[in-house]
Amino acid sequence: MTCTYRETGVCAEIFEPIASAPQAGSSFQYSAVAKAGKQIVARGKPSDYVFVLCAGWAFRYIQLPNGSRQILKFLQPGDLFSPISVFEEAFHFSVAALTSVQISGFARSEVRRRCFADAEAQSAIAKSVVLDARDTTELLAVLAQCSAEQRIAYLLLHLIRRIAARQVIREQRYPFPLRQQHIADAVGLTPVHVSRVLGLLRDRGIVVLTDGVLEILDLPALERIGSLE
Amino acid sequence: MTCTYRETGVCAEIFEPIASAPQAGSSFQYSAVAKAGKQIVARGKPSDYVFVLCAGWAFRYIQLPNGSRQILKFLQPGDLFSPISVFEEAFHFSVAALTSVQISGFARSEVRRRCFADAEAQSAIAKSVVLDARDTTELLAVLAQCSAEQRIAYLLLHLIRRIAARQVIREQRYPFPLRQQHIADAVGLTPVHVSRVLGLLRDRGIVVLTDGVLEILDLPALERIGSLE
DNA sequence: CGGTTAATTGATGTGGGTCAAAAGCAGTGG
DNA sequence: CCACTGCTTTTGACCCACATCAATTAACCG
Repeated sequence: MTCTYRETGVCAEIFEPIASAPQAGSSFQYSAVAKAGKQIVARGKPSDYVFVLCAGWAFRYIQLPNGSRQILKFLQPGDLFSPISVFEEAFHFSVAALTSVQISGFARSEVRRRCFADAEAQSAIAKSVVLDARDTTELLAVLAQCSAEQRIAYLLLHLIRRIAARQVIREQRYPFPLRQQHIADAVGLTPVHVSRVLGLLRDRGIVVLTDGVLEILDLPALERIGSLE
Repeated sequence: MTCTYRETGVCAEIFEPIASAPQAGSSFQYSAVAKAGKQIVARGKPSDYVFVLCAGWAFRYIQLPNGSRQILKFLQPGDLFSPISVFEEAFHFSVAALTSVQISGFARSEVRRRCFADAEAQSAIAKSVVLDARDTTELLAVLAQCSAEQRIAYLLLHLIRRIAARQVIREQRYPFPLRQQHIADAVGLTPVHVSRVLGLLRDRGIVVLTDGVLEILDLPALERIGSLE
């Protein structure tokens, strides 16, 4: 049961060897699947494993006491649930499946051992921690300071870059499994308002989002709205 | 020129030995001061040093192209500017002095070497990376999902916990060098609205913020407003 | 063909922004 | 000792982006 994603960096590099080693079934490593919508890990729950998403989409989030949910990051195949979780015993976030997914778990102790022993693994993890922190920080700034339109544009740009990094895109059409509810939870808006904003972007001929595919008709315009530069 | 803060964990532990070693003046390590309001490091600028705040307050922030500024974290004596910066060549944030400050810089290569060689140093850095990520994540969720009052209460609670961790507090009066502008930039509001909200909290007998000291009159009430639990 | 979930659209409400004026309060310098 | 300047906070009047509530349509599915 090997992961079927293209190698896109850090995680694939580190974990492929373990995953393909003849250890399946041992306590070192295991695989699992989950249906769309299911929660996979719960905030605060201790775990001895570090997880990698092998197929499908998922997302990290935090459930607030007032009932709202903040999506922190959308996970694509090859992503660690969080690079940080290599260093902490309990998750500080929850993860749920966006599509149906396949995941692999690795004993944290083992990952840590490798990370300490092997300079290459260490720097790979470090790199992915850095990228993750950058993304979070940037998102924080955008959510706190930008308009609804800018936030949504930012999210779309961020996601298409990551999608394009792992599959060939034709005619600017991106596979895009998010519901408007997910976009809303990611950028701190209501689904109703997300619908309105996407409607405007569609009317202006910038992006069209229907039925699981996101089509970018005017990338420069989108970047003018949602880029930080 | 030793740092004069109380040891409050990670950073002090790791860096004190280097700082007090007879290396002063070498390219290993250096000290500097800055006046209140001055920018200390600029986003995107490469640097071979990792910085620790030794005295005073500072803050990490990102300047957005639209002119607004998002404060990411307030730094207190003993804090690394960012634990992440141990692993990246260029800052992904800016830092400015809030009060006048004293900082120390350590050659990143050296810190990294220690971090790779020494399990204790490694786990200390890891711990501080984890804490930093948790804070950022939580702040992100609060900013995206909570009301003005909640955001401000959250920030105050977060700060007083950290202040109390490094100095004795009498009668719930905390040294508090932030201007309302800083609060505004940290929680994504305008200074005008921050003033209104603080006014309300004052009228309700919950907190009083004047002239560099924050007095908490009704901690349970503040927690009811600004706690995530 | 009913039943459920997602997206759209309209009407209306409100939290927080914007603009502007005033007031408090250091410093600074004559 | 007082006027002058600059900075921060406060307060008021008004406005708008986004939320809320509610109804309609569209798509899917057993």
